[in-house]
Amino acid sequence: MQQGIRSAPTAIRPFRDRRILEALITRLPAFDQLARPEVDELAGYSQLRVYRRGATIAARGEPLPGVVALVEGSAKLTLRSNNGEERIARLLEAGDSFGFAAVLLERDCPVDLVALSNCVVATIPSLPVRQLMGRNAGFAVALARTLAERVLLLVGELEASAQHSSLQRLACYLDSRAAQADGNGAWVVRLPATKSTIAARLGVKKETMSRLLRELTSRGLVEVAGPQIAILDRAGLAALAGGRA
Amino acid sequence: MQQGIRSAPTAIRPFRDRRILEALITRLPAFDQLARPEVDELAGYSQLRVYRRGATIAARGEPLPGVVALVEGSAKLTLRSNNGEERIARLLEAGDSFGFAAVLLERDCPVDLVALSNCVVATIPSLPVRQLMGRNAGFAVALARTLAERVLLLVGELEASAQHSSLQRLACYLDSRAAQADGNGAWVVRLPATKSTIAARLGVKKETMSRLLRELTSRGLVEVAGPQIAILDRAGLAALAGGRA
DNA sequence: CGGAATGTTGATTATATTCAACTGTTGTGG
DNA sequence: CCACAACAGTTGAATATAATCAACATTCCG
Repeated sequence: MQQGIRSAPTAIRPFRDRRILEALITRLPAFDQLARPEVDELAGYSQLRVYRRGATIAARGEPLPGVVALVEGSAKLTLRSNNGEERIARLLEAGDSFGFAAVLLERDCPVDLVALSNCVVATIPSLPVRQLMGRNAGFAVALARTLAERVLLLVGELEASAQHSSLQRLACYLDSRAAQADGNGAWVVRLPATKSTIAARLGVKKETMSRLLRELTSRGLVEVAGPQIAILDRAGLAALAGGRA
Repeated sequence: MQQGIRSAPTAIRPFRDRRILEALITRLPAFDQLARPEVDELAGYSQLRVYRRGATIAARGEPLPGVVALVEGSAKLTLRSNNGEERIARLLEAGDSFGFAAVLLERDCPVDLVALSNCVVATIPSLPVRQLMGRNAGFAVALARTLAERVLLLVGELEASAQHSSLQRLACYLDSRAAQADGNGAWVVRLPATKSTIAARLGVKKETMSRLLRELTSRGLVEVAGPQIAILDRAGLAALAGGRA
């Protein structure tokens, strides 16, 4: 789908920057409560890599070398339906991580992880993570909680994907991402990716996405200006979304 | 469908049967590796209740008293989309459990749990489970693994619900539940609930379900006899499903 | 037996996809 | 810095897919 980056370096050579790695790890869910020496140890095993836009960071069906975290840039987790269609399970931004479940169970990667922009990616290898969990009960509990969070999020996703109207799904999505503009109290949404990508996240085609945004606009609920969306009627949008948080 | 509890009392009074509870708990994922005294302790806190078909065992949005497990009967976890529609997230049968994620995070129940037949339900209260996790690292790890399993299953669900053709979804579902008939080597599927219920699990209406089964039949892939489905062409069915396990 | 739940079938309709053509935007190499 | 290619987004018409509505058949239990 995307390429066109003509001269990617042939080899993406991994490197290690303890400052970056330690800062990243201490901010990662489940890892954020580890003591210094444990963070240092993990950082010593971890690697950083640079990927260009469109590059595959981890491929579905292949072993996952470890927990993956984004230092910079953004990426998508894609599920491929059995046709050529792609559906996005999750969008990752700087600070987000992926792979806990597969690493813990030593399973192959369940999705494709593809860079949406040039990005810097950290890999915390599986073995040290699993070993740490074995000897640090607090970490095991934190990991369990992180996984429990993800379970509830996924159930929410499943629920969202069940509500048949794509307009409702979009309204729900926009409502969930609404944030206050800094100055005044107006609500705005910053889309974390292109509209086409968001469309795939919501399970619709880009053409449909375009029509849906137009529909919301014509109802006076939002105002679209390129990647910025102003919410004109938050209550109306929430009502359309169906009263979920 | 299945029953055996003949005359459920008007009031559902909880009771405790250590034999039943201990046998159940030692078979539950994550709990299955606990030592005897720990199982006994949990059993001492746990309760059994009888529910009639159609009764709500746990309601969405309300606090969940603990991990719920089915001793007998079957139940459905339903997501309600914002119209009146219901989508089934999971079907539970005897031995299945539910609620780890919500219990661990002390969150409200994310779904409705409704009895599909009269059933006997065990509740293992939240607090003892959380405390046990705090002092037994092995249990915490086992719980994390159980949750990781669920994460991967849910990703699979999301993936399945993304593939647009309902015929593919049904083929995939039947393929995943295929089992060898005892005598000969023929493949059969025993539906764990009524066709209407399975339809809701697959995200289609019962009318569509009926037509889909007819379509598979006319293609010579299956043969439907009430609740029993014989798979005549496993390879063909798998090909239709899209080559997933 | 009788009533309720379950399942089937046909006709019609809503919803989103597909196909196709076109415009706008962006980043890069010349 | 401009020109161009690749990407991103828009719009319209035709089409596919499953939902809905309505009527009827069947099965299961009490």
